Amino acid sequence: MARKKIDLAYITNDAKRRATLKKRKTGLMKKMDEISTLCGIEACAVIYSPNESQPEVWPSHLGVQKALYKFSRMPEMEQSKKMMNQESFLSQSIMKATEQLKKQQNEIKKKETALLMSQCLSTGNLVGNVNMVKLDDLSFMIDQTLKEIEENILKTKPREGTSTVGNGAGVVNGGQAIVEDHVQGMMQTNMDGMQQNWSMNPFNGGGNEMPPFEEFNNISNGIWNGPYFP
Amino acid sequence: MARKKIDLAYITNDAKRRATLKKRKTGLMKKMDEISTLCGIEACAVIYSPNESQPEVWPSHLGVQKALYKFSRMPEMEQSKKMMNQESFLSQSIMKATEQLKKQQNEIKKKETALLMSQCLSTGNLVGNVNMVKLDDLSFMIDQTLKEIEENILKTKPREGTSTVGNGAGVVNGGQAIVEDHVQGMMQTNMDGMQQNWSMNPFNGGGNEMPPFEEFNNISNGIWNGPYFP
DNA sequence: CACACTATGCTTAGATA
DNA sequence: GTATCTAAGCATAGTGT
Repeated sequence: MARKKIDLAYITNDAKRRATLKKRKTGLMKKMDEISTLCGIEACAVIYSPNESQPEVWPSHLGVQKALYKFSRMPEMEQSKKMMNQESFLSQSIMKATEQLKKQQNEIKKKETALLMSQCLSTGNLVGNVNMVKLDDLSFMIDQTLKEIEENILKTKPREGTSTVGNGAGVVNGGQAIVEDHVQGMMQTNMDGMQQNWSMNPFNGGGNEMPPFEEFNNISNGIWNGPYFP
Repeated sequence: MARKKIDLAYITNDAKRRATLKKRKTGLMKKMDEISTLCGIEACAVIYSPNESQPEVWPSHLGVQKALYKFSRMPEMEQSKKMMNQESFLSQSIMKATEQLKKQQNEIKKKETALLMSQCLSTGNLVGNVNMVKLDDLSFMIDQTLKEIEENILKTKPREGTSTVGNGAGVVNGGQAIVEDHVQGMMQTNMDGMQQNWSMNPFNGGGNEMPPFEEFNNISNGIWNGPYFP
């Protein structure tokens, strides 16, 4: 992990693979040592290397025997109960990676939308390629922004009563609007200024074909990408 | 490893220690995954945690069992070849002591059985507290003795043909008799003279309870104590 | 082959929610 | 207790000897 991030797959280059094995084996043994020292636990590891009749073991032959004996004595059912096996480890990794991806996507969307909004505000028009999904995001962001503004106002003037922002515009639905409502709101608000390609708009009445289900519903990699930014 | 380098010693703070264990366990599992993927090797790890009946294992229950099996199959000498630490020294000592113990036990048994046999021969009866294990030893010794006698006879009279000893007694089964056969033989031979406490004899038809598994199978300290004396 | 070096990327201690 | 974040410290891929 230096100079370059290697990808997690079998290293075909023999010399490289052996070098990696050696380095990482050392690293692992060190970690085993550390965890058992720091946490005072029993643990063991066995690593077989090609062309070695003997596996590398930690903490010792006896230690391994002890740990493995203890393990082998357990009833089968109990054994697999709390186990972190390869599969659950993998699925956990995937879950985490998916979460990460989702977050990053959201960050990007947030920035895109913010840019779109600022452009919209300064030009008074929608610029560039704006599809329904983007429009919905924009609507959501506007709602959010308005809500924040409203809250700030309430904080400033505590006894003023109800909201003074957004009601006239028809954009805010109490912050609880669902997707269709957002779009509806946007359409009502900006109908005049819309000269862009709205081929994706299902409300457009046009004979244009629909985008694929997932795209239309803003889903990729099984992740729902609808409004969510904090 | 952030903010501060911790020193490598048991973490006394409970919460901290558990948190560390959890984090590092995850890290270790990941490393195990990586090394086996990158280098295409077989490996396993077992980590016991306090208050957890189950250890975490990698890569799976089966994987650990496999590694365990492979490890346990190695000749003891090979196993300790590449290890030069306290524990391997200890395990070697234990091995030696176990061997010693086994031999001594065998010697004692041999003497006891010889005594029993001579008593049996002189009184024509079984004397003292004779359980099935002792009976089996006795049977084995008789077989051995008869075989020796037979061999001596054959050596003395090389052209005599078949054995002349033991056939009438029904005790010898060609020296290949298994446990039940030994006992059976003894029973047939001495049925008349048996007045002793045979509460342990499962063939006794009585309602007596069986001895514990290990005792019944003549195992102690994990050592099988069945007939063996040279 | 086995080292030593070092820039990167990964792990994780501590803090925070 | 769990989850997340962050920066400090560590592991290590690539390289050179």
